[in-house]
Amino acid sequence: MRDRYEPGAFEQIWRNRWLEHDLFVTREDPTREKFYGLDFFPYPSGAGLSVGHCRNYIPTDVICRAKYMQGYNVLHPMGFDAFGLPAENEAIKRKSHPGPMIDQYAANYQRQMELIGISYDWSRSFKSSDPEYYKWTQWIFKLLYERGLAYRSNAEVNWCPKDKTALANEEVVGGLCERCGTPVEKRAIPQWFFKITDYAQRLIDDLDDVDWPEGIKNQQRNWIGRSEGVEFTMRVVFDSELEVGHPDDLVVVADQSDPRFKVFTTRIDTIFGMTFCVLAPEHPLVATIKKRVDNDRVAEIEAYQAKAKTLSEMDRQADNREKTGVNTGAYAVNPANGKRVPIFIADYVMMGYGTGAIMAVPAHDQRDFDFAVKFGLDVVPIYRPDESFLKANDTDEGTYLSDPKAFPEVFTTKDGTLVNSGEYSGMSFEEGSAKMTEWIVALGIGEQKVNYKLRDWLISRQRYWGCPIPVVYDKDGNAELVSDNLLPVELPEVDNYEPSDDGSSPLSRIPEFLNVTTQDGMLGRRETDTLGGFACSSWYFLRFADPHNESQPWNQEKADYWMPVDCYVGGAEHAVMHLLYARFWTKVLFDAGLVKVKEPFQRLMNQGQVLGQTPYRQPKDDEVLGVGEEGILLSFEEAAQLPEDEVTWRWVRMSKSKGNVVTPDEAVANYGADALRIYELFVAPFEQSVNWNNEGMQGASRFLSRVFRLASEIAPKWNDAWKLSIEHEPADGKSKEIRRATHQFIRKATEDIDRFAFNTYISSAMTFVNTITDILKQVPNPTESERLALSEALESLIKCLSPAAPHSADEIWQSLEEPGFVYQLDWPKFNADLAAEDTITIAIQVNGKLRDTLQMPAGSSNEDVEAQALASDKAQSFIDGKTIRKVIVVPGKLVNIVAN
RNA sequence: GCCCGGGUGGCGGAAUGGUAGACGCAGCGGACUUAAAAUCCGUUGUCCUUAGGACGUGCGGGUUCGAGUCCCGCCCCGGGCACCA
Repeated sequence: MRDRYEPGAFEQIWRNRWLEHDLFVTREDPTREKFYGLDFFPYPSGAGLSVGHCRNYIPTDVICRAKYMQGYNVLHPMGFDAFGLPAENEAIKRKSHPGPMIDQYAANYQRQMELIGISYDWSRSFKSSDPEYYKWTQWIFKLLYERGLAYRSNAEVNWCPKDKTALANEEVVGGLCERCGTPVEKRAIPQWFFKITDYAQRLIDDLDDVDWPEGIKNQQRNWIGRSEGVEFTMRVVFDSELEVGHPDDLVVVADQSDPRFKVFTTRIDTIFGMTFCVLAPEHPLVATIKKRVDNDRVAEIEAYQAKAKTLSEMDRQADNREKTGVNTGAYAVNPANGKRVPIFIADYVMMGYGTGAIMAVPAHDQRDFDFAVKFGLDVVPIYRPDESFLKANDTDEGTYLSDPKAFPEVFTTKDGTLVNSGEYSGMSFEEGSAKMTEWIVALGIGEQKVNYKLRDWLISRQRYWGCPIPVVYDKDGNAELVSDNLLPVELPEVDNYEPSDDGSSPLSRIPEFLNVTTQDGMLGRRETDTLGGFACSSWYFLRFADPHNESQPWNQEKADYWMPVDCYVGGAEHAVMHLLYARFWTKVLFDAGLVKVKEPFQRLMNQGQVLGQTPYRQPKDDEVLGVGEEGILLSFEEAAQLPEDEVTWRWVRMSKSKGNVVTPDEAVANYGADALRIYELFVAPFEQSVNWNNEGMQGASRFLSRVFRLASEIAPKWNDAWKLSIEHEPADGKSKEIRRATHQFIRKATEDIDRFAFNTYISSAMTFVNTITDILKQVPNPTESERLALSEALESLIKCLSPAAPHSADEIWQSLEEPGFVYQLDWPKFNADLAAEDTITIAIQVNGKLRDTLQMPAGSSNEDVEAQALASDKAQSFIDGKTIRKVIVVPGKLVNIVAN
């Protein structure tokens, strides 16, 4: 029998056998419970997998293998998110076609996943670009449309000039394209949207029912951005309507046709402090205002509107940007006190949120304050600030109230008392806002309202490589769904599919695709935009339940059986995109009665990133660093040539572009698949990022060698029928120690795998191997009882380690001349009595400091323990000359003697 | 600015309010070897000359018989959001 870990000699053999025996084909035994373990749907990049990707797949594999051995039916599938921009961009760069290219890349991914021994059921695999799959993506699109959740609109959208397509809000980060970093432009193009905003509240509420990291839940809540407030209407008046000579008079010429506008505020309590209003430059009321103010104003307004339109998202969001705006010359009437206040347009108010208009309260809002200072507007305080504000600004109430503009800090908290607020003066925030809300609702000009930052999901892309949208337009441009029997609308094979700058899809240049007949036989035109990749990945987890169904997206019974995903594992970077979209689709499908779950992913886990050491240097004089760059990236060759002090090494996420990738191919070739698996599990807690180093794999490999050596030493004493007689042999001396270590290990391994504590799972295996190795040295000629205990120890080690090191487990199992695969054996059960220690070390503290330890039989009485502790010479030397005030005994742990 | 994470030996990390540093890496000493690698045995928080002791989980307070762990106030690092009314 092999006495060391020699992966080259057996790992590939076992992988082949697993495949030959269809070991990982999903078991659907109705008498068993199910477990659905899933990894995020990967886009198969041409660079292949790095050891960073493996950090996702290995832990899920451990869970799934352990669950299978624990008796569950396990669904552990893998497929590929093949449609979308990354694939298409890569194909364009390589002047190839994305279809065959992605097949090749996916095959490479599969090869690498098999290389590291992941137990996927490949018979269920598919790509989102398979017509058999996207037929049903289109079917679900239709479902959304029929339920009023898909619509076409000519809204201003985020356009990436490099990718030449519109992007969803979630794909724009800080005004840049999330994928390529190009500044995003505004363009008005007719686009398809999904009405995810209808589900905003449910998407918040149901987060309470899933077992996800709090951070991710929070990110989703923030992204959805619920805020409660009041929406109310204000009248607009113009100079011409005011009685001449009484410019500030409250008497306004009655005019029922006064234009009105609505504002949304979360601080209705500050309404008496409103000194102006602001409309977004795109607000429809501006057109009305332009008709009623003089020409100079109109020119100014239009100039500002034009400027706002050309301003990129980047510029508009720039840090600490000075406020800009234009006075429209119109006034709003504050319903609280009847005062008229000027209406401005300014780009710090956005059309897309709330009503696109605000009441401005400069005394208690930083943005409004900045604007008021810049434009010389009144700042009327309506809160007496609390003590801490006055103290921080070294002032008193009177000084503040007489001139709040003189203070650099704006009082924005809710900890003051209302003043200058008519009958509400003297009230707190809580009381004031409640009463004012009541009043404004009673007046009939406003209502309580909830707003969400979440926008509808822009889903059309002006690109070739995506799922075609199953819509046809008649000659009048009316949309009509493609009927089910004509699905899928197949993506045509073409040679030239490059995107264009004009916002049209490449499909619009293919007459055979474009021209169709409508359902009534008239000439029609196909929708030529395709669905963004996130649509395809919003339901794939359902398809895995029934992947080859030709007549339905899934058989309902099967989906009901397997859903929800019990454990979903992937990177935290998808916190708001994929996870929000998939939840939305699941809820829609739930509403349509097609699935039984409201949430698709019961438990979510995010693995930490793997960072590779990456060389950088300082920029030279003529070099400019891009946004967020910390230096000029070097290749490893360049770094080797530069003097040491000119190179800065940083830990950066592994990526092809950084040149810092370690592939599983290299790792397996140099150290072995099981060593890679053990190392990735052991190196750090699952969620934490890791600085990669190859020496760690050396350690993992050494550990596996110790496992083989231990197994080879036990092998001659191996008794595979140990289970039958072990309970009849008295466990004493060494055999008791062996059994104790065994059952402690089984317990730790079982619990740690369940709680994703893979690092301590592996360390407990190391401790166990060390312990048994030590004991084995002490029993060169083991008794029958010891032989049985050693056999139990070895079998438990093989089984409990097999999810982490499956090749080695099978290799050792076979060397013991045992049949079958470890994967098909039952997971051992731990026995708490056997795991219990019979001698316990008690710590003796004096005044909380450790002074001595004590060996006591387990279960000793508190009195005995206390008496022994007080008898300790070492403890006594610290008590000497003091009076014992108290003795605290923690059973099985310690004794603390309090003396002074 | 706001919302999450996180600060423990030379390094990765372990520790239901109860003996801080499990397990591993690296280091050091030794065995084996002509030698090296591999492997094995021992050792390794800091300080005090040792027995032994003092100090030690980012900083400052607090609660407790007892705090890495709980509470209050900071500092630093990582991530997310951000003119959202």
